[in-house]
This record gives sequence, C-alpha cells and structure tokens, in this order.
Amino acid sequence: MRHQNHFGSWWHSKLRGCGYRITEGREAILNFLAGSDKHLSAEDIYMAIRPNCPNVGLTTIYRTLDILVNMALVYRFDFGDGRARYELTEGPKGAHHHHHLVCTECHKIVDYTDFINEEVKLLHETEKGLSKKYGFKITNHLIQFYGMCASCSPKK
Amino acid sequence: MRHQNHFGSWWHSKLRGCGYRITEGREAILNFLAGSDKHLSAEDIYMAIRPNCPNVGLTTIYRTLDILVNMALVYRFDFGDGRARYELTEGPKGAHHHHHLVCTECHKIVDYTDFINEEVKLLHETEKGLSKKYGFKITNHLIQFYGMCASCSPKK
DNA sequence: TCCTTAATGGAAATGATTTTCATTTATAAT
DNA sequence: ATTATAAATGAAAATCATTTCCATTAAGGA
Repeated sequence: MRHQNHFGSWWHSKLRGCGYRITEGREAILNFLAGSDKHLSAEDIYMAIRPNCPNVGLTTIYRTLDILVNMALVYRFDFGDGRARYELTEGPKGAHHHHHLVCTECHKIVDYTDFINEEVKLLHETEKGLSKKYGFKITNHLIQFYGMCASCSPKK
Repeated sequence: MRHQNHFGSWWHSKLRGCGYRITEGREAILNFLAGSDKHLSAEDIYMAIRPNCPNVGLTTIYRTLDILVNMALVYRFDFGDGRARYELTEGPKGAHHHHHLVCTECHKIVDYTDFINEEVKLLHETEKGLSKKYGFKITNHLIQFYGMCASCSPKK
C-alpha cells in the first residue's frame, strides 16, 4: 500500500514505542476504529475492513485488539450479548469519555456523558483510596447501568 | 429430600410468585449460593452441589441462574476470564452491597465496601437523571475498577 | 391420586475466541 | 538496496463456555 503516508498516524509512535511493527492490518483496524463512534465487535471490524484489505483475517483482528486493549488504546466491553465490543479510548481529537446504559432486553446501548464529571471525580477519589488500601495500581474503571429502554419497557 | 422444611426458605415465595416450581436443583443451587460469599462460576456450583445432588446437571445450573438473574436475585459478573460469575444479590441477613476491584493480570477479585455509600448515593442521582433523559427503567448498575494487584505489579 | 405442563439431563450444537504452524513481511543491520 | 531475523500473518483446527434439542420425569393444582 504505497499511498500510505510515511510519517504515519498518531498511533504509529505508540505501537513502535512498545516494540510492535506497523502492518497493513493494524493500520486498517486503527483507522477504522478512529473513524467510528460505535461499539464494534471483532467481526464488525473484519467486515468493514474487508473491502479494502481482503487479505486481513479475523485472527489478526483479534490479535490486534488484544494488543490495543493491553496498551489501553482501546476499551473492551461486555454488554451481555456474548460478543466483546471494542472502542477507541480516545480519538485524535481528544478524549470524549462516556459511560453506558444497557438495555437488558434488546441490548441497545446508550452512551451518556451527563453526570460524567461528578462520576469521574468521585471515581478518582475512590481509586486513590482503593489503591492505597488494597495495593492495586488502578488503570481503568467501568460503569454501566442496566435497565429497559423505552421501546422495551411497555411490554409486560 | 425429606428433611427439607415444608414451609421453605425465604426464596420459595419469590420463585412461586413468578410462577416457578420449587425443585431439588433450584433448592440446592440457592442454598449453596446463600452459603457462599465467593464469585461462583456455573461449574463451581455444579461441582459443589454434585456430592449431594448427583442428578442435577450443568444445564440446570445454567437455566436456574438465568432465571435468578432475571429475577434480580443473583448478579452475573464478567471479570474477563471467559466465564461468568454469579453471586446472590443479598442473603437472608440483608444486603451487603459491594463493588469490585479486578486484577487484569491474575484475575484476582477484591470486593470492597469502602466508599460504597458515596458511590451509591451518586449513582442513585445519576440513575434518576438518566431514567428521565433516556426513558430507561434502570434496575441495576455495575462498577468495577481494573488494575494490577500487589503481587502482579512488581513484575515488569 | 391424576393430569397438565414445567423442568430436567445428556448429548449434540453453537459460536466467539484461541491456538497451531507453515508462510510472509517489517525492519534493523549490512 | 539487499539480507537476515524475528515478528506477524492467514487458514484451518481446536477450545470451551453456554445453548439447544428432545425424550423423560416430576411439581403441584384439581
């Protein structure tokens, strides 16, 4: 793929810094993640990338996502439908941290940012206290609310 | 099992109220859950129950847990090791609500109750706001912190 | 006790994720 | 640019928690 800029995207240095090589597949996966604000399954990514990169296999998607999750470039979520979902922790534009509201009926997900500031503030304090008390080095947190969305609620 | 009290345990009425029958398997599963404060996998329960109920199959464990989770008698957790964990929401003694600290390295789980009050207070407010804004009927929440426990941290 | 229907278990199916392994390729050294 | 080397890859097979199927059993109202 000769038309790819040699100076690379913002994540090149991160990958290199961790000793990972820049490959066509990783490039494609990260580019796609960066352009989406959805919660994507490994297969979503596989399908989306296929037209441009028919030679990138599903196995590579999984392997790359594992790396990215470990590097904290990507969040992995479990919304209870049996497949993991992935999301860039923050795009080039900067962070847009949010939490999730999960419908236990239809598995619809709502990203919300309301109340996030208060939540994050409290979480940071809690984090500090927990770190000290339990000797954990805390790197991440997960908050999800579960319930029934409007369209599922009316049904008995 | 003739020695079981005819008036039943505290959950009999809950099950009956939802139209479920009281069976040996359900009894055994609930008894075991009530006597444990661990995060149990379906197989943990299967193994634990087997000596007394060799005729209760793993399928029944899964089916029963599904029911209990739907009735909100049991929480289902995903700690990232590929198997769901189950825990009674509250025992006969009353609630002992806690959140979790998960080591991403060795999957050790710490239950903590510190800060819980502040967290729960904030969560309730958030819940109220989210319910109104997004039309969700919120029934549950999940908070987990991820990091490295003391014994995993030293390692590079 | 009888009857209806929920509940069951065991085996087979499912399906997301992981492993294996022979081949390809990024990249540091030449 | 060429080469050497270890990382990365794809395709197929393996894994393994959970679900489904279906013929049989049993709970509990009549």
